[in-house]
Amino acid sequence: MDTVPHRAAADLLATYRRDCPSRTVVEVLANKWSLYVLTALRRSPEPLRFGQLRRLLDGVTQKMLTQTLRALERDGLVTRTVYPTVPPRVEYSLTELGHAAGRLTTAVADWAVDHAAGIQAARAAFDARSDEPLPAR
Amino acid sequence: MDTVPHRAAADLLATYRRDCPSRTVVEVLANKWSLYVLTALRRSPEPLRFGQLRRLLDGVTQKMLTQTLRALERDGLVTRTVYPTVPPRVEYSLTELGHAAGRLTTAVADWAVDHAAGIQAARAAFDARSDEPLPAR
DNA sequence: CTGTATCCAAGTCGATACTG
DNA sequence: CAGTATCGACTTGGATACAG
Repeated sequence: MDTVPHRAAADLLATYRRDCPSRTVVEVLANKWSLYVLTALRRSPEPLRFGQLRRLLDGVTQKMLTQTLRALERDGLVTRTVYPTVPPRVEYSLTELGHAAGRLTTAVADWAVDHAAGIQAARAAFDARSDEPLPAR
Repeated sequence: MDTVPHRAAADLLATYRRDCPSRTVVEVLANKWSLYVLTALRRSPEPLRFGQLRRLLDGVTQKMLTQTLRALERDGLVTRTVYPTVPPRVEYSLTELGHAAGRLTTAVADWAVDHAAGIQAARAAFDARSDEPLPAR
């Protein structure tokens, strides 16, 4: 028995296979709006309404937000609660699973903020190098 | 002075703004092939050649792999080393920054594997619900 | 307010052919 | 082997209009 948290080599390889079930999960998570929705919901102490999310996530369109929320709901990461009032009120919150996923996306978002400046510098340097491929000597 | 690792509320909101520099970082990371390339390189004890990556990442095309590697190299996450042999040999490895990013993507990939079954079940349940929206009573 | 339904532009991606 | 170039199918995403 192996109680060490190492993954078997075979499992590691299977991860990258086209038919590995995790692929479909990655395709939902590895998406800009999914990442931001999960992160925003996780940071919020209470559920967020559709309009709140739309205003919060600068640049998201109604269509993409709806699409993203549906996909997350379908995967059991987000709960959609409709209050039969008029006008309608719809709240989104994370399931337990979604909360765990949100922890990962929040880590990515935080990391991006922390290293944005350095990466922008690397980008500028790379682009400068490309413009002048033959340094004088 | 606040030494607590909490982010200021203003910073949190800025995260979602269209012009926040972190947006460009997220757009590179929140991508299926970026995630897999970083994860594969991080799991490998030694640099990987272009062809190794292509064979490992089932379904990636030459074009997408090149594109992804260039983007990661531009951002300073990946180092590209060309050996002037014939035939040419090109190796890719992670920079220190890329290694840190790879830790995050590996976490996502692992999480996806661990929860793929549950998410597939949630999906099936959701789809079944959609097919039969009016449960008999 | 919270969506759904279109239409259309722009980008993604894959297949193929070719180069150093 | 490791790319670059190109074309075309397909998908994504945005704008707009409209509905419950």
